[in-house]
Amino acid sequence: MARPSESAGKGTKRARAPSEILDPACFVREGPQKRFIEPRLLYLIRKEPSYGYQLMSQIDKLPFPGPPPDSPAVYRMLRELERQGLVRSDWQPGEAGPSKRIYSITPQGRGRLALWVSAFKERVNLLNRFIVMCEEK
Amino acid sequence: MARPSESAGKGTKRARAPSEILDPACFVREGPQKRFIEPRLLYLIRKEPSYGYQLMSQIDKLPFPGPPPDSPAVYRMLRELERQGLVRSDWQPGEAGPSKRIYSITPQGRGRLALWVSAFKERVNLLNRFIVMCEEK
DNA sequence: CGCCCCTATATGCTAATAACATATAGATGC
DNA sequence: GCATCTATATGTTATTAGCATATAGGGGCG
Repeated sequence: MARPSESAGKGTKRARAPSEILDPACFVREGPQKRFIEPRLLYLIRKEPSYGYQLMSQIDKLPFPGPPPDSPAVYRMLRELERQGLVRSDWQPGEAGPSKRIYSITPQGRGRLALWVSAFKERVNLLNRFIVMCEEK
Repeated sequence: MARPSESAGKGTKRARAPSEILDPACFVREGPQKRFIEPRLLYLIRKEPSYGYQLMSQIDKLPFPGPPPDSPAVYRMLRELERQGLVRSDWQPGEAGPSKRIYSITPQGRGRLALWVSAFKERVNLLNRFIVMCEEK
């Protein structure tokens, strides 16, 4: 059952402490990343306040691995970002058409994006090391 | 409903052709990547034939983003790789303890790993571009 | 022996995520 | 009226992630 531990001090019952990975208090966590919609939205909103419908097309044009996210995911993430205080929103009546909910970034949002960026740098480092290992020999 | 298409020639009913993303015929696809267990196992098995229990600890030591995969995921992926003809397996009776199923790589497996490596290079490129954009200004 | 631990492989199950479908609504063109 | 575009949002299903458990050979030890 136990993982073939190199140095397993005292193989208790588990392979690893349950879910530090999914710890909701750990922002910019490892493991599944919700398609990295959070950092992309934070980047776009920091650059310039925007709203869901527009962010949808803006996010499509960003350089980023993987398929572009669907609109429900974008809208839900925007509400989640606001709930966390990373962005704020204000309704702006539409000149022609329905009202827009304009999002702008908060200081906390800037801080979170900085965390993401350093996490990405680490990812790139690790990936590069793996690539090199695959190519040598 | 439609995505705010820049150049939408003729906005039909969908945001995007349904699931080229999850197309099971598309190896090294975009979208969820099953924790990239496949390329890591292919790399390790190519380096030297090995078996599940040992691969578990070997995979932990590889440079790679994210948490190390759990053993059920490793065993399942090994059987899947064999089913796809990317590796082959032979039982080796254990000198002391249970028998091991030894995996070795096939030419197809080497080819698949090469695909992964070029996909990773592209990922790194995109991530680097995103990082730079976040840092300028 | 009976029990625990390590090696070794494998299946089962639940929670979280991804992907897609649908709902609502203001405005414009025909 | 009806289709279409803008705009936001909820609902539902399929897939993935993470963890628990099952099975089994062998060694050490009281």
